Amino acid sequence: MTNIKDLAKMANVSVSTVSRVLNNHPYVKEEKRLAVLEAIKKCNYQQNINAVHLSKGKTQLVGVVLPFTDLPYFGQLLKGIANQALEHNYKLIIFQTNYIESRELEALQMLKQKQIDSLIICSRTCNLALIQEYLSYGPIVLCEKVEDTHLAATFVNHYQTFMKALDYLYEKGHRRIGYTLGRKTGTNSHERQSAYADFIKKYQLPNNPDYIITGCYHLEDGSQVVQSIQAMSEPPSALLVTSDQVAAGIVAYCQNQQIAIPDELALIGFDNQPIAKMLGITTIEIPIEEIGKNLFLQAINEEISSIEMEAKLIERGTV
Amino acid sequence: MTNIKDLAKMANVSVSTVSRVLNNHPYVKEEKRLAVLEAIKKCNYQQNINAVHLSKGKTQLVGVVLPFTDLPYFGQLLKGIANQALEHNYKLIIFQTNYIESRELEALQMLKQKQIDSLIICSRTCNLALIQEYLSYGPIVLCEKVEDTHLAATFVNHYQTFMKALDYLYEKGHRRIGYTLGRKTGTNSHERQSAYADFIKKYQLPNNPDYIITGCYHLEDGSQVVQSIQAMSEPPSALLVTSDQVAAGIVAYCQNQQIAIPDELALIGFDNQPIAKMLGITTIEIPIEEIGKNLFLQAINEEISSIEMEAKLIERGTV
DNA sequence: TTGTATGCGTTATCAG
DNA sequence: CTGATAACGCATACAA
Repeated sequence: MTNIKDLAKMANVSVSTVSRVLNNHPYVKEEKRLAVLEAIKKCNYQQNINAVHLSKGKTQLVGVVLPFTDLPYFGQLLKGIANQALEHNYKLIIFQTNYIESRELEALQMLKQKQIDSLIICSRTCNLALIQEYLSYGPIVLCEKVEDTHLAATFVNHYQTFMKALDYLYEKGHRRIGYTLGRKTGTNSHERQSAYADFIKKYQLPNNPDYIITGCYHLEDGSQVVQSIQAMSEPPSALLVTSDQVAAGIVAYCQNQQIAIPDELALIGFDNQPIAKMLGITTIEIPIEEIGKNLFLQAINEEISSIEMEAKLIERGTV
Repeated sequence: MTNIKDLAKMANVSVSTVSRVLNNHPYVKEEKRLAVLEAIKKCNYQQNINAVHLSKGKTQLVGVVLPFTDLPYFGQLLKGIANQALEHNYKLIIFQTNYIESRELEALQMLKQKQIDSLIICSRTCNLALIQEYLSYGPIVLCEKVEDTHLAATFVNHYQTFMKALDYLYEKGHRRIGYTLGRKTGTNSHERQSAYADFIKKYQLPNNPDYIITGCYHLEDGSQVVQSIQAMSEPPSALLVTSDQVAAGIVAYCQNQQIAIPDELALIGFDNQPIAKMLGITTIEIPIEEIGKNLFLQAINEEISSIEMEAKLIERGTV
């Protein structure tokens, strides 16, 4: 592999000069610049970027931690991040964690090792305190509401959003309302749970723990949800479903089972994904790509900020 | 940042010894090893991985070129790749190209620059000859049938698969058969086109160019497809849809429009995604994750191989 | 079993 | 405008 030293020899200049033309620095006589350029052409030269990274102490690489790459939600989030990365001349390195903590730690390590300049954690399972320990090695940005002012974040106020949706269902006459979650843990889930708790307290509704159905990520999970509420003596009349994918699965399964929506079961999905529009599912729109965009911008910015995004109820036919 | 030099001083050994304990080399006296280990703990030392990369000339990084991250097909493919990467202690760097050639070139450049050890191209728009020029810088593996024996690849025989599906529809009595594609270009699309051409020749069916509908990637594209065939004087009675997403969109739109499936329009999807199962769509199963797995293994192996994967017709209710 | 010296390919400082 | 030379942090051949 030819390096700048070789180029320098070929062009009869010093390595510094070669480096200068490589980096478009001023103060290089046109004549020498051309000589270097010619040498570059001649031997099909290419920078060794690792050397650049070592020398500069930066990699133009941003890490992205996300549990699954095959969930539409994260696919869209990644898209938003990737588009900005492209625009700002950064590359992305992906940590698919499956919510295994050690994999998140690996990402944190990479930050410390300077393989990445900053880290975006789309969803985490590890402790917040642990993350803070790594803050000194580079910006870390989260996708959840966080109190610590040292941590950047872009998020949706899930408490408020959930409460709005619940109120909406209440106004429509529903008194037995259940909801589905992905994980039981995680900030967003906790916010939703506490919104629900406050909601049933507010209206003095009975607290039925069966109404909380967890582990709902995929389309396929929809049938399970329906089956489990069918098994209840007093099934909910409405469901808040925190993923349009799952909501779609529910709609399809109900069609199969001749369960009338919304008459027998009302539904509000989340995200406003294409599938929700297609199936006419009432949903809460989350600006996912926009969130991704913000996450990236926060990752490469010095100032740490906290951005709250708006979610919007889209009324369609399932309530 | 403390480096091995500092550690050496602290532990009263040489940098080589430090390096040895860091890399678990034998021939280090336990006493010194412990001294080094203590120094590491003491100053919270972390390797600068860029230096390792530069020194070794390897990065344990594999590049993945893919057009979109938000299409389920690529999400699943990425999942298959990512799981293997994890297992083999590699990291992935993602190039989302939107089928823009310059972005593919960037990935190729990274290979040349030694930022990545090898490159997986899930779908390309650039010339094959161009790719070959970069072969000397590291393994490149494709996800399409390729003649060049210098290029590794895992792929589905789309000609054969398409032909089988067409024959199946023919046996079911269909004579006016159309199909949808993502892009018009690309090896896979070409194979399908030539299968179709041979098919209509074989059975002496009329060649209706309107029956080829391109630009179909997403769920939402389903309605367009139906609208366009509704506008035809002689619409196809069956459609081969190269994405279950689009097929699902078609099914949903047809339900809306009271178009009976399969009586008025028969459908075969592709990939056997969850949504196909959910909606009872007859489809061609593609082992996407398995393909991803192979792609990765080929990327880190020296020998270049070519792996053909089997696709399988799953009969459900849309034919 | 250990240490010295050198290389990896750049960038950056500083003197000219 | 140009060129030495010292970082950057680690791995490793070779000598001891």
